[in-house]
Amino acid sequence: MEKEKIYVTARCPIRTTLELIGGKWKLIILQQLIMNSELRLFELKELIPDISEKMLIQELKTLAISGLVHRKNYGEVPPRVGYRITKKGAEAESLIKEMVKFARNYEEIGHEPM
Amino acid sequence: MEKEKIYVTARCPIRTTLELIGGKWKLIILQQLIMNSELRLFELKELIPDISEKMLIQELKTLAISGLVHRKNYGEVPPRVGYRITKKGAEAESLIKEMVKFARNYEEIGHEPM
DNA sequence: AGCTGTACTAACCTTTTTGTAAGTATGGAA
DNA sequence: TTCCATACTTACAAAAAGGTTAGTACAGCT
Repeated sequence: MEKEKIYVTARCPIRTTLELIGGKWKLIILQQLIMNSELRLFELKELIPDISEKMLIQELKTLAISGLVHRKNYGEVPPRVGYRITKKGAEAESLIKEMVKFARNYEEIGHEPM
Repeated sequence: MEKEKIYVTARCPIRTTLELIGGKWKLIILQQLIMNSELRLFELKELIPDISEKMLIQELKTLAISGLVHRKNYGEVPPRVGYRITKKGAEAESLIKEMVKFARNYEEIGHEPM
């Protein structure tokens, strides 16, 4: 899937986290799964109307491979698949809280330079 | 610089934060400035050897416009410019800490699914 | 036989992000 | 006069991310 690459700089935890939850959608998906115990694909689509189906599936797959999300296939027809947050994924909750805090604080204090 | 866009979904704090500090380099730059009181461009280049000069300057400019970083031009020749973290930028410290915590936790507990 | 609902794939394209390489400006030192 | 150091700019190219559209599979219902 990914070619062998050589990284010059040492593995840095910020980079690691960025790779796990970076991008436009992963944190939003994780947030929904943190708040909702189990969600099906179409439920996520409703909760995040802007996301394209491809992106949603693609990100869920990545998150599942990373172990942040658990995918349960009920083996029914029509297909039924449930997504849940894992323990590791649930660790993103405090991160999300900090991000929300950061945004609120940013908007609160105006735009004075210093 | 940016065309007028209409966003369908309501402003979400995760999105706001992502816009402020998202991308490959911004958090890394902020981290260095949090740790170092004042840094010149070439010092940042040494501390973050992987980054290209263009990216470094570009991201510093964006961060300065956002008010997360303060740029001080000493008006000397050869040019001397110092970069400092602002109050608003310093708020990223706890966010960075959470990211580090997230990465460490992720690596600690293995890759078991649930 | 054809339609339904759900989760997903695949091919293709556009936009955004990141990178490379070369050039600019400045006043003082050699 | 030429070179130096530093902080940029600019034009271009490559890579990554994101988006659109049209499929596939399947068992049951009609």
